[in-house]
Order: sequence, then C-alpha cells, then structure tokens
Amino acid sequence: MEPGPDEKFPVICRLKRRNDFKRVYEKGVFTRGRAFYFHLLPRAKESLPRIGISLSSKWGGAIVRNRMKRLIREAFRRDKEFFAGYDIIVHPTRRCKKFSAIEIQQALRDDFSLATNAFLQQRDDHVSI
RNA sequence: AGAGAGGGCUAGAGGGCCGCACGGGAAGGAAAAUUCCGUGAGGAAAGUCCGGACUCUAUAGGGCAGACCACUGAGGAAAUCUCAGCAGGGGAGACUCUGGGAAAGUGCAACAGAGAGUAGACCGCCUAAGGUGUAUAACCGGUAAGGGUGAAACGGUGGUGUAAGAGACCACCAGCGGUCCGGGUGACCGGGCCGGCUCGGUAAACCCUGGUCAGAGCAAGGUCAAAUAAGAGGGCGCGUUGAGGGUUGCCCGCCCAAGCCUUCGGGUAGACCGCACAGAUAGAUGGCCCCCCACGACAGAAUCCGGCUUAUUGCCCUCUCUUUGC
RNA sequence: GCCAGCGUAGCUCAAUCCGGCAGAGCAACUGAUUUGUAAUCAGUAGGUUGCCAGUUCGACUCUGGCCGCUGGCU
Repeated sequence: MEPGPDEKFPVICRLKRRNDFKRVYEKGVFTRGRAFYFHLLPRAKESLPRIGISLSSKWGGAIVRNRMKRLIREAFRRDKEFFAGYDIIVHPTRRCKKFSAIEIQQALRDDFSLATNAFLQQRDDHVSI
C-alpha cells in the first residue's frame, strides 16, 4: 500500500536536523520571489519534498510568526506533489503579512515555479560553461 | 443625561470535511504506515520586577564592607504579597497615594535676596539715654512691626509696653516636650496639668536603629554515545623562605598543594533523564464551508508554583458629583 | 529560555558618581576670502536628555514602571 496522492503526513516532509538546514544553505541555491525567498536543494525525482520555514523574531510577535508558519504549512500540505523532489527553506517577506490563506497558497505556487525555472536555467548555464 | 470612583465576571457558540502533537487500544515477529478513542495555550501564557521549590558548587571560625526591607494587627513557605485598620497628603465627593528615625552626627539648598540655620539689616521706623554735631535730624547707635527676594526668612491674632519696637510681658489659638487619666491587642485617639516660649526642609543624600541575606541558575545539572587525546608561545613554582587553589567581596586565621595560570591552535555539538493529568526540541491547536450574535481586542506554554506590573474586549453590581424634569 | 549592559543635537561622545543655566568636535546654514570650488576665518541655528509617574523648592542625574537596542550562556 503506497502513500498515494493524499493530503497527509507532513511529518517526514519537514527539515528537522541542524545538518539538513546546513546542507541546504551551503549546497542549495537562493532565489527571490515576489512574496517568498527560497533556498532550494534538489533530491531524487519523485521523492517527497521537505520544507523548513525561517522566521526571525524581528518579523513579528510569536502569534504572528506561528500563524505564518501554519499557513505556509497548510499550503504546502495541499500541494505536496507540486514541490516534489526538493528540499526547501522558505523565508517569508514582510509583504505576506496581510495575505489570507488562499493568497498565500497562490503566491507560494507562483514564486516556487519562478524559483525552479531560475534554478534549472542556472544549472543549464553551469553545464554549458 | 454627562463626568467619575471601587469591585466582579467573560475572553465567541454549534455543526460538517481535511490536517497536527501526545497517550491508550486493535491487527502485526518488530518498526513505519492504517484504524478507533481520549486529551491538547492565557487572563495576562508577556515584562523578568519580587519571592520560593528544585539542581550544582561550597560550607572550623572571627572581623570589616556590601545588598535588600521598614506604621499596626491577622493570613502566608516567603515576598516590592493579600485583607482589615492608623496617621499624614490629594480631591467638591465616591475614593486614592505614601509610610522607622531630622531632638545622635555630617552634608546640601543654584539664581534672587540684607540675611539660608543660634543667620541677618537694603528700603523703612526712632532720637528717650550717650558721643560727634551744621541742633532740622545727618552719622555712630537702637529696632525687626511693615515693604521687598525666595520653594522656604525662626509661631499667629489682639493687647500691655516703648523713642520706635520685640514672647520683653499677658490672653486665646496652633505646634513641641514631659507627666497623669480614660479607650484600643496595637499603630494611635480623647482629655487634664506643667514647662520653655517656637525648636525649619531633605534619609527614593551619607548615615543611625531594628531585621533578613553563600553564589549561580533547567542553556542548572546527570547518564550514555561520538570525537580530539598532538601540540606551540609566555608567566610563576618545585618539599616548608612553597607558585597556585578553596574558604561569599576584602582581611585575619584555617585547609589542600607539585604542578598551575594564560594566549593561540585542534575536535565534538547527538540521544535519554531533568519534564509535568497540555507539553515539544526547527518547537504541536490550523484551513475551508454553513449559521447566530456583541462582527471577535490584547495576545502563544518551554522546569514548576505564589504574587506584582503592563497591554486589552464585552458586560454586570455598588457608590459620588453636576445639570434638567416629575 | 536565563543573565547582563546601554539610550543626550543629523553623527561620535562629555556633563550623571556627589541633583542647581545641557556642552565639545564633525556635519548643516549665513557672511568674508577666491574668477569659481575646496581649505581657512567669523557667526547662526539645531534638544520633549527614549517615554510615563514619584521623591524634592528644583531631576539628564535619585526611585519605580514601560519602550527600543546590544551582548553573553547550549
């Protein structure tokens, strides 16, 4: 019985270890979107994506940060297939403070597709050089 | 109706789908996944301002220094805690704020002002006695009632008195000290008598009196695993003339003592316990829809309790003042 | 999470211990000098002393509470 394309278990889909974060920061690629910044590191194809969220205390109070993390996690849970094959660290910008859940989901999709395109282009450039 | 004072309660409710953390059960050799059930943020979780519990390092003793607290009674493990009271200040009032000692000593009070603490004479007032003398009143002189300065000027009012005045003297009042009586557990209150006639402010200045106090803090601390275990420079000392360490900050005294201190360089940063009838270690409470209402404010546990302070939604009760009407 | 420290002119800092007119340098502005600019000289302005209470006659200073910033401890 395979996990299937359901909307469950973001448990093993999270970056947990300090080493995991370190690897993404050091070996991954940094891209800027309109509402979110990403650190990306590709993994094996079709494997489950893993997400980490980075929010400093300067971003807001504990309530605001918790809410942001929950909304991002919810959007990620809904669209796990879309992010498949990557380790992702998300940095929300101040712009998404006012966003609702739907807006967050839309912005996350848009910015992520932009990021992957840029990433693939960068890699192709590297290969061509 | 408006303005205010005190106290209390509350912190969206119900339903559907999906999802998260922990615990328990089913099936399974075990783990993961699956499925069922239960539990799952606050009145301030916040600030870290007080006090503890707990843990480690210590602890023969003495002195000095330091920190904190301070009306009375009760509660409390304790507290910059709570309740009730007392005194003083603020307010028109409901009510509220503050709380040892200034008569043990030292210091401070800018500017202004004559004078800022046994001080003082700028303007003013006086010519009785004494001196100079131009014989008015100028000066020496006397005085501190009035003006003026200041936050504050050494009691207030009235009278006697006097050259003018002054607790110099008298009456009343305010205040101080002593003593006696009565009330109260007490802080204190009320009254009588006597005294000197007035003795200021500041202790959130030093200080005095009384009381309390070892230091650090769960990133405390403990167990396991892994890694380096290799060095280089500088300083002091090597058996009683002893470097260094411990003993609260300092001193005395005491104890240990052959290696110690410091700078650079190198390595690991995982798991479990601590840890909870919510409870993790990238850190759990969310999303969508229906519906009702006041249309949802401040805001998220990280060792745990008792308080304080600050932020903030809606409502209720009691009371005060002002205005208008009956 | 726990524990410390700091907020003064646009900037860097004094004055705070022990309360008594809030100052210096750079920067800014105006004038002089120069054909013009820089440098130089003379002058001017700029402050809720982070905020709010309290003690005091009087607070940058003392006391308490908030706000912001910085650092240390795994």
